[in-house]
Amino acid sequence: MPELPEAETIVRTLAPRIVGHKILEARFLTARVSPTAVPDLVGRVVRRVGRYGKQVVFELDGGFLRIELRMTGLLLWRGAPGPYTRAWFRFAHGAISFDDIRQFGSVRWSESFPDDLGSDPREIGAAEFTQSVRARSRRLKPLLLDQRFLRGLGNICVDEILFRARLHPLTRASRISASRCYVLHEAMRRTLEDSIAAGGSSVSDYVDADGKPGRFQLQHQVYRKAGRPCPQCGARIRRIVVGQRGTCYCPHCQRQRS
DNA sequence: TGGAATGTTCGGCT
DNA sequence: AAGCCGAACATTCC
Repeated sequence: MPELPEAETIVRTLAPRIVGHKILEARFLTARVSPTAVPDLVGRVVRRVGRYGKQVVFELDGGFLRIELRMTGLLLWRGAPGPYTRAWFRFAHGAISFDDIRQFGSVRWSESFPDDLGSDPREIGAAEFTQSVRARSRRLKPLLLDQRFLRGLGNICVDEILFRARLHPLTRASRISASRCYVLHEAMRRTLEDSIAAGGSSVSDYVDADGKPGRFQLQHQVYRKAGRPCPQCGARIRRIVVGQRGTCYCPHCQRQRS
């Protein structure tokens, strides 16, 4: 499930391979993968590879290719086209295949760099973060997952961040003190930093552009750990459903306060 | 066999 | 307007 750390890892493994190189062939193998019109890409040079939230963005001559990986999307360097390859970009020295078993992902074209989502969680400052969190009445978990609020956090990141900050996922954002918001901000930054340093989390089948899995799942404290002892206090990790999302937390370390 | 689980976004409802 | 909830997507697992 590529979230911000996985998208960041893909960008870092892919950029040195393709920046400055010309696309010689572009194929879209299903109609679903490109729901909006994409112009002819052949002959365009990749100027930059970046990330926008969980999306991987290729800056080409004349526009931007936004690749949304969703649940099962992968970008593989030199990946031979397989049964799940939905798009294919060939260069002189190799190729990228966009593989996506469940076909929730997409490749979209836009003429400008995207700006339709919230702040990047690694860039937002503590003061601005605190102010915007406390202005909302929603529960913390759905708020942090809302890409219009912050771009890039997914279910894994949020469960791990809330555990690190010792905050219950159902806590109302408006009821958190400013000092606890600062703690949450720091937990968010450190969790993302640690996850990126580990190359992201490989649950299900995530691998980077070189086919290498991430290692952050080895450091998960609560995500998918229901029934197991909390690494801090030994209490049983609990699983609840919040906004239709499986949510794991420690009922002792993360006490509900509202 | 079929129903639940999976993560994310979107549309509709309150 | 903000927030909540169900639908939809495709596949695997039990």
